[in-house]
Amino acid sequence: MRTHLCGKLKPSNIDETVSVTGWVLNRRDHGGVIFIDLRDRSGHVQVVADPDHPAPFEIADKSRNEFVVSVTGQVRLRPEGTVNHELSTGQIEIVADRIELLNRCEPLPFQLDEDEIGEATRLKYRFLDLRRPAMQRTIRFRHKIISTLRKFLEKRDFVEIETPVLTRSTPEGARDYLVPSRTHPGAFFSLPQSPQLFKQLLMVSGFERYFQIARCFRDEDLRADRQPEFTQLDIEVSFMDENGIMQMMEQLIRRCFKKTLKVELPNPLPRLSYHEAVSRYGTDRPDLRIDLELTDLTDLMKTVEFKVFSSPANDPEGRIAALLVPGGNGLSRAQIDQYTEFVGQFGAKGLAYIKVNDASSGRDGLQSPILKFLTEEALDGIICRTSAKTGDLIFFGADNALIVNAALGSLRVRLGHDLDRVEPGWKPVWIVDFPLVEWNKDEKRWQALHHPFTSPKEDDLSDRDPGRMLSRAYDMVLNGREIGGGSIRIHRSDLQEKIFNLLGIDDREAREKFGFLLNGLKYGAPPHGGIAFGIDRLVAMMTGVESIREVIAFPKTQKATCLLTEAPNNVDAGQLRDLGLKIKKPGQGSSQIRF
RNA sequence: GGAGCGGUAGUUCAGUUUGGUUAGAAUACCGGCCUGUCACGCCGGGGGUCGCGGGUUCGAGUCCCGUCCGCUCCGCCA
Repeated sequence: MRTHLCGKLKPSNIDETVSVTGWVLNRRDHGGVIFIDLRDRSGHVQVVADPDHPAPFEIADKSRNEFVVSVTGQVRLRPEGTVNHELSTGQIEIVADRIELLNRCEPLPFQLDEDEIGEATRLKYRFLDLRRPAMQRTIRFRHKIISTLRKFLEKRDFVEIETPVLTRSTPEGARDYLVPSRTHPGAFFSLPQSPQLFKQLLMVSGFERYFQIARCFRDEDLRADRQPEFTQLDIEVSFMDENGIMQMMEQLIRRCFKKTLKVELPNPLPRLSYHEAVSRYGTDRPDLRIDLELTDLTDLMKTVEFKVFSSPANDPEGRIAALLVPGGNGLSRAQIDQYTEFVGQFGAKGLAYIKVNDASSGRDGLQSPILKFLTEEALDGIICRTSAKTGDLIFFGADNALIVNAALGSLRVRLGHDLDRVEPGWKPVWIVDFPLVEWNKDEKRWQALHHPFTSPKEDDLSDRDPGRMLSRAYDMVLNGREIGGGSIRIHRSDLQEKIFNLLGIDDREAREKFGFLLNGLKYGAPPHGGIAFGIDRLVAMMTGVESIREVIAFPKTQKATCLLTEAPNNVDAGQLRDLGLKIKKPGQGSSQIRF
């Protein structure tokens, strides 16, 4: 007798006596026999049993719940006319000799074959949710991705090294999760936002090809694509420049798509400068499946009478851009109002538009509330530069450049979906030539765009406008989402010091925060760089799910709690005493701890 | 911190606009019948703190205020 997986049984197994184990998916009585659909991870098989023989048949209840049984019996072909071709084993059935009940099952909190269960219920009973075929597929797909990544890297001599989870807080970027400890009252470990500093030190150590499937933590608000703990493929290599790293990494991603989805990504991946991306798409992570583009009009509008346009046009931080919507002439007033409300979210004060009823008859062929404010010359310029044709519509953004880019960039994506202009498939692109720093208005200082260890393109920082300097950073963007980002790092402590100076981090602060890295760089640190890919986002995109929660076995809610374990929870006074902590203001009826 | 949507049987939802008898449906659960079914079918039954608290009213699932929870977005965060 052989033990089989339910779904792996085939007509070639006919007459064999087999043993299968699995969950009872469904149960029916008919023709004096009992039919059981048995399911395991490989699929279904139908079991036929005589209710009297061989008896102790405890699956007796008609309930649809998931008893666990082991069935021994003979495989046979189904009688004529009863074949169900939808199931992999639909042509055969097992005639049970013996059915052993391995475990009972309480009535289920929800039906496992139902599609639209509320997410809160699913998360509370995640162990059952994960039993559903759809979840089995995505979680197993995730494993396949990770396995493919590992194999690729191992084949190229990468070494997987674990870095500490209890580490030092380096307040820069996101808020840290802090961990108190009994042995150090008043002091805190921090959970890593990324293994950045450790992987650079591993380069100093001579592990010139490192990777890690690393858990990272950030105590910031959640989104559909952001969890407080997430997984990234963390990579760092020595003696390779940005071209070498980008080539190898796009090969890695191509391999992933080929292996799991049988999709060929372009080779090489296209590249786009940060400047061009922002100028044409309003964002540094453009969705290139959508063919709409922004057109810059700032220079054209400097001299118009219309204050709404001329004022940002003459502001060095302002921008005026147009978004041409081919065939958009048919958009209704109500739709335009909706889009106006939409861009309002991003700070836009309005959404001017021009409908092109006839591109050949100048002003008379146009229709817009702002027409009267614009000269013939300005209108001609707009039509000419946007290449607007009869039947098109042009939206305008005029404001601070950040607002214009956010508003029109998001509107571009929204319109792409609403007007069905999203090309199917995958559009990856590298974004390169990032600015090294950006001006932080509130704190009145330069701030690293990537992080303070990113190498500038030029070593010589003297006499240069920091805002115009470029970095050796690169982001991989796929269908409008950033899936990975990295850079060549600074490997000389003198250059690192200059960058800290630029960022307004003095020697003492630098030593205090990053002393161990700076120290390491002094001892023959090789030129190095790396990248990190967001595994959750990548898998979510590849499986086509809306939220990364769908590809994380035990995710957290938007309030960063776990509905399954009810974490975080209050702890007892003794534990707090050990840690030297006092709760100042207990949450009212909630389980949050506030320091 | 802000904006929006939602919360009604175990589950998925209708009912809320316009307050009015005993809050419904499907599914799940329990009982019976049928019997080569496979989302089996048929008959019957049990099951509700309408998220919670307060208010208006003769009367609140429905209106008002507050609050908690889930989701989406802005801020925040690579």
